Amino acid sequence: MPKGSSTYARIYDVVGRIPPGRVATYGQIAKLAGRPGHARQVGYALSALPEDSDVPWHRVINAKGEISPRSFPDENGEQEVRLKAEGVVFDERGRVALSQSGWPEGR
DNA sequence: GCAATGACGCTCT
DNA sequence: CAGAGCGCCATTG
Repeated sequence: MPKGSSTYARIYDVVGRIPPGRVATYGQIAKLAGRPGHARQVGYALSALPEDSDVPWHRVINAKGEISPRSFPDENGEQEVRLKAEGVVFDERGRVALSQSGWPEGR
C-alpha cells in the first residue's frame, strides 16, 4: 500500500493487521483507518474487496459481534465457518465473543 | 462529469 | 435502559 493507496486500501491494510483468531468491528477499523465514526465506508470497502485480495475480510464484523447480511449470502455462512476455523470464540447466541475474540482486546 | 449505490455506527429522545 | 433516525465517504457505471 504505497502512498497512492486509496482510502479503501487503507482499510484493507488495517484489516490485514488483525491477528489470526481475532475479529474487529467496523467502527474499530474505521478508527484505525483514520475515519472514526465512518464505519459505513469500512463495510462498503469490504464489499468492493476483490477475491484475489489477501485481506481477511472474514475477520471484520459489525459492532454487535454478528456478521452483516452481505449481498452474497453464500459467503455469510462462510465467514462464520472461517472465523471458527481461525479459533474465534462464539457465544451461545451465535455471535462472536468480542470480549474474548475482539481486537485489540484479546483477554 | 454526474448520479446512484453500498458489509454500519453513533447520538439523540 | 431502549428504540429510532440520521449521516458520511469513496467507488463504480
